[in-house]
Amino acid sequence: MKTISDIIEEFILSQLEDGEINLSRNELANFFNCAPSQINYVLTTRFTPMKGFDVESKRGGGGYIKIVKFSNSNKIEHINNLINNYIGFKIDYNNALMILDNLLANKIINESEYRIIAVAISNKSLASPINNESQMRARILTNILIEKCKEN
Amino acid sequence: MKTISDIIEEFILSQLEDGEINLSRNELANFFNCAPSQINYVLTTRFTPMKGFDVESKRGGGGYIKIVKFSNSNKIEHINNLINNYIGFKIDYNNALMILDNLLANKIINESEYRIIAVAISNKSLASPINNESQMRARILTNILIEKCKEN
DNA sequence: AGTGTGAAGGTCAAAGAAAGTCAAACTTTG
DNA sequence: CAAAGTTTGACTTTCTTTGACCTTCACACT
Repeated sequence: MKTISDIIEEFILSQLEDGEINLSRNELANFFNCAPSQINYVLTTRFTPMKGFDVESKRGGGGYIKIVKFSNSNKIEHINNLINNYIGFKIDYNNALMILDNLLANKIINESEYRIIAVAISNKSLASPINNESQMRARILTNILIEKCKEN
Repeated sequence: MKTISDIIEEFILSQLEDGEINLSRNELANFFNCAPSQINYVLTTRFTPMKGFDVESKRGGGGYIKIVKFSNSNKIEHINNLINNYIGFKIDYNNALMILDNLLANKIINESEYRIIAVAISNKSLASPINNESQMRARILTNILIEKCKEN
């Protein structure tokens, strides 16, 4: 049985022809006669970065939801692998540098980006009284990698 | 949908070609059919010092609003200024984005670097049980900027 | 010089307009 | 039936718009 979520997903996909759409959450919800938050459900379950979608939005007057499809399945797989098998919930600085080396070798980042990321996840930047540097580092790295999936 | 604020912002930017304009708040408001205070809203949200704009004005008869876009050709000085006057010990995400806009406009970073840094200092990356996101953000940004000083 | 007046611009808070979150209730599926 | 997936709605957060009231300034008129 097709659920409303499936139908909304199909609709969005059909509108995504040119790789990108802009929509209004309220209008869509209205159109499909569902709760506005249902749209969020569809977006979070079906339009994730790992599936090749970038969703950005703005609240308030003139708010919107924008969905962009990108594709580069090799890169996405590679990144997925790094996130799941090498980064995880926490990672120390040296291992993180190895990941950066890997990204550089695979041309997913360049040298200037390497330096920026290395500084961002250094102990100096992340020093914290509750000793959660490794977790922060893992989160930052993971988010940067997810962001990198979006680049075509 | 573009808001009036967006349209006014664009208009001002388009008039700012030679780095400086003088305008009348009432005339502008009249032209765009909005409340005069809307102009102030646009100025305070989009033409901030962090983004590299200087707004000065005079009240009373013959009053005016002058907007100047300044860019410092000396990179190190420019960065120093940002660190000392606008980042400090802590900074929230939106203000940090304005600094990134500034850096982008001054070609100190490119768009890809912009995205990496924006993700690294997002609340999602920095979420912490002790609520020190703003401090971490300031530290990360500052360290990245210091690193940027080293580049040729 | 002092003062009154009208013409600017400034401030702030309330109302309005989206979107986001989260947990409880419900439905499907194995 | 239990687990997983879906739907809903109350509440929150963010951004924009508007209007009432405040401050400052140039100028004309004592």
